[in-house]
Amino acid sequence: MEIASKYNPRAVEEKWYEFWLEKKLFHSEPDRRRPYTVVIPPPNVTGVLHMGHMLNNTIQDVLVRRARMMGKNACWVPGTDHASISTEAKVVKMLAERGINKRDLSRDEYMKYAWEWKEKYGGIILKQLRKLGASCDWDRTAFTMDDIRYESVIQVFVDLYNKGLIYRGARMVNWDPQALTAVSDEEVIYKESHGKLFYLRYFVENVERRAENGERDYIVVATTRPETIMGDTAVCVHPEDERYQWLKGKKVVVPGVGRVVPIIMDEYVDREFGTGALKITPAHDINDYNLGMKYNLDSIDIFNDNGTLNANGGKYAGMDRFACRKAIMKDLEEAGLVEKIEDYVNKVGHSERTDAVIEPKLSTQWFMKMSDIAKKALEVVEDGKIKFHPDKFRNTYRHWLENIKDWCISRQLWWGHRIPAWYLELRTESGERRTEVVVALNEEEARKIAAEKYGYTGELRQDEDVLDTWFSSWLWPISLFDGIRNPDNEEIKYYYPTDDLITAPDIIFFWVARMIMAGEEYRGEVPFKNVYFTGIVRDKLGRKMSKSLGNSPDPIELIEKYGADGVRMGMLLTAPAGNDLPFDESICEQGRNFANKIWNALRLVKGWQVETENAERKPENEVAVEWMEQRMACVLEQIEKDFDQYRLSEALMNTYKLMWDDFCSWYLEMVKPAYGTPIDKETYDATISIFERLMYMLHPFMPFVTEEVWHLLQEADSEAKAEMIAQSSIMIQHMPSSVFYDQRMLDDCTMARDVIAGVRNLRNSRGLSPKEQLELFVVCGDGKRMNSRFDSIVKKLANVSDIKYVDNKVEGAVSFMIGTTEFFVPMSQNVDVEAEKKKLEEELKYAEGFLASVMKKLGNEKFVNGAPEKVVAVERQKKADAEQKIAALKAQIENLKA
RNA sequence: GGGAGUUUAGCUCAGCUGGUUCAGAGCACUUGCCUUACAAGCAAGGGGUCAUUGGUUCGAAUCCAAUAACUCCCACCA
Repeated sequence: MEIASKYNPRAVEEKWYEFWLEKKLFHSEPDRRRPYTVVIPPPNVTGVLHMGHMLNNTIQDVLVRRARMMGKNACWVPGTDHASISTEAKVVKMLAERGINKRDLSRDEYMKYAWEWKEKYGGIILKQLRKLGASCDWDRTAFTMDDIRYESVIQVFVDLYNKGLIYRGARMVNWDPQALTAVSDEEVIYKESHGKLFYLRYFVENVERRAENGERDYIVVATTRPETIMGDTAVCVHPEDERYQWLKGKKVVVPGVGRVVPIIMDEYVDREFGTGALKITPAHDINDYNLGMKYNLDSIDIFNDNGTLNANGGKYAGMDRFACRKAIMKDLEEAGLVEKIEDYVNKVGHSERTDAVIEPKLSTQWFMKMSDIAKKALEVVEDGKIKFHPDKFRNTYRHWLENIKDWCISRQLWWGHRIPAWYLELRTESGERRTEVVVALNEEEARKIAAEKYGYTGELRQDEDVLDTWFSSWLWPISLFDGIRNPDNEEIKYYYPTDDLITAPDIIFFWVARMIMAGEEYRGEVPFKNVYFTGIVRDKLGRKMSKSLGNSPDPIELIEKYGADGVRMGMLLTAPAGNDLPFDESICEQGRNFANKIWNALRLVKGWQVETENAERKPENEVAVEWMEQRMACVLEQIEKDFDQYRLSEALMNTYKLMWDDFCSWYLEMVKPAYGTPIDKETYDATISIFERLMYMLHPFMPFVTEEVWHLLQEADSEAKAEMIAQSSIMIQHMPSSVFYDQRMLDDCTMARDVIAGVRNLRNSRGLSPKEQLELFVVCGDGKRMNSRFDSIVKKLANVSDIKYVDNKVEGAVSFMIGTTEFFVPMSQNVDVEAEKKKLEEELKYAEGFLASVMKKLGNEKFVNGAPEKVVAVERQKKADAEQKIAALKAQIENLKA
């Protein structure tokens, strides 16, 4: 068979992905097997695949493929998230490019464009996932705004409203002046920024008096936001601040504005900060708002929704808030009302989605009560019903839930789930107008309720706002199986709770915590059993990958360059759970090289001539097969442990070493027939079987190359069989599991490997050709010795013509030791006596030092009496071994002198 | 301001309840090899005061305390 010497992933990957799809191997239906369910963290429809997705989805695919091969009914459900704010931003931009202003469109018209956009671009990311090899059940692809998910969201809103968990109220919210919507606390990112601290003079009200008394006649207030002075309605100082006692009960004039506001005294003020005096703008700062409520202050809103000043801004009306800051400062300075300006570093809230500076703003929004539901969500993690990997995230989770605030769930956008609330105008008997709200699944229902409750039959006006995107994502593990609308359907009963959730730690509050809440509320059960938190993909300098830095490689290009298998392996190798991974393209090279290594092992094996008749089995082959089987069992046990602990990178590394070192470097070299000679059938079959199982073990990590190699490994002696193989897939084979293994056999082989390395080292350091045959003498100590079963292997791999077991050292030979066993190799050429001596003396020195430390321990009565018997025995053995070794080394040195 | 975590080889990380020669792995590095599977490779090799300082112990990379540096989360004092 002609096989290219380099593995070419491109052709192979596309072929097999198509094949898997065609055979519907990713599809799952409930059956009698145990389910294994994973729901994808739905990427935003606006997104394109980035390295974070690559990591996240590779991990999911590994777990899913492994579960599938372990006989479970694996179901990985894909889908996308409508991402209201970012999608709205994209759509508005697209409209602008076409010369359309969103404001000129009706809601329906706008939605038509938005859906159009979604249909065109929304599927890109899922298509890209296929290149990675993701084994999602594409038939189940969902969208947070498709019918089932939409209705589920509405139903949940109505339900929670009826339970009294959702309410509407005027609160201080985080306002995004660019997206023109409120956002939740979690969507505000605080960034350090270099600004100024402005010290402004607020003169006391009565101008005449200040001159008379010669008293200090103004108070200096420090602020970072002078533009908000238009909204000042008080100045606050600490009640015990001696500097300001004279101001008690007085009023001051807001500089440049002329408004007279009271001095209030409250312990909230930090006397140490600035001047110890604080201007109060209840409409534009959360703390000021609270003080305003406490002291019943006026609240003057000076901003429009887009961040420009409104009519309350007087001469600055219409100006942007930041432009206004400059203008106002200029005016105040001219008026002599500025004491000083200092540089100041503080943290400013930015919108997660648009990066606009958040404006605290008083507005009426919908909220969800969190305290009760949070308690339950905390419990299930605390008592281990849900496990976090790594466990440290439990702390973060607990802390958030214990300090949780109500969730602002309304957004002033169109793209999303429209809030199912309808308003009606009532006129009371006294002729006053009153607005009431009814919440219902649809307008018809709302009408009914309005009629029953208020006897109202007039026009209803639906709330214009939509729900926070996360208000749909939090239902994802349930709504994907239609478990909200049809809580008793077969699918939800079978697939829920899901098994593992793989996600990034930065959405632990947005998403993970809330899914747990929804699970408790709507299923009375956890939504998943394990949460695997991936790290954040960074560049090799440790920076987050971002568009603006341009430090993020394009995953698709990487796949084209290194193959999907190569990229998957690169990602996994450096990504223990919860650790950030400094990504460097070169690690994909390691993956690509590995795929090539596997490929070449295949070339070797398939190139062998197989002897079917009167085959005599070489002794080394029998031992080799036996050893490799033991070795596999041993490593399998380790890999199973690794998976139990979600240590995927360890599992991969162990599989990698098993394949490359044990199988390729050792096993294949052991059984490889000499050039031009055949291999016996028994050994050949065993080799194929081992190779196959290695492919099973690797398949979850490297699905493509393993599928290809597995197919090529199969022997077809008939056309029917060939057809059967062609139609089959590695995906549905059984993952081998660990079995009992003989540790002594493994140790014996390790010894043999050491001996081989010893001989090779000897050649290497003395410049002997590997082709020159040597003789090997083994001086049998009484303790550990070489198991002669491995002799033929040692002969073959070390190119030794004969191994002789002798009692005494051999003259004119160079030597090395393994443990306490001495090995001698006679040299045809002259031995460099001085060099040998030096080497031996160094070894001797080390052994003596080692002995000294052991003696010290054993000389310590407390150790001998205090330590466990076993440990002392080990030390005694060490002592004996060291003594023996020292004696042997000394003898060798003597020998050289003579 | 509060909390969590990290610190082991040039890099990225293992090292479970202290005790087998425990100081490890992969990559990188050095040397020698184009040996008919693979130079995307083979063979051999070098490399670390386990952040620092104390303590507990017969014994500490491992447990405790303090210190330092870094990372992240939460809070948001104008």
